Amino acid sequence: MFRELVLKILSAVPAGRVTTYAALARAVGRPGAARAVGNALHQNPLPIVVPCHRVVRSDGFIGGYRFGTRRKKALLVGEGIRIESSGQVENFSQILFTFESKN
DNA sequence: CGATTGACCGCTA
DNA sequence: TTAGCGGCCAATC
Repeated sequence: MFRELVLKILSAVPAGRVTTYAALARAVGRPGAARAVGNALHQNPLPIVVPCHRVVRSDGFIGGYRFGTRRKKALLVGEGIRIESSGQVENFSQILFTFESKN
């Protein structure tokens, strides 16, 4: 259920914005399950259908991607998100989408 | 069933 | 402040 839950919450992230693995982990109730989240997205049963490419690292870097970081970068750019040459997301703190850990 | 990996994170030096 | 290391959670071998 972990994977589906992660994907479900991930679907709440609007285009043009990005979230972090840690943020998703906290959203699912597993603050330290950032790796597990990344792993869940790695399996990604629904490519493209789920905005898995909008998930970046807490450092602001695009992180990795199952189909290649370059592809992920292209998708982000396609949504209006700029990526630094180093792989860092521009205005990361501004476009960062948080789930606000309600409750 | 047990151990290791993995699209990671946060702390310590 | 930057670099290095262990720790965690879940899934896979």
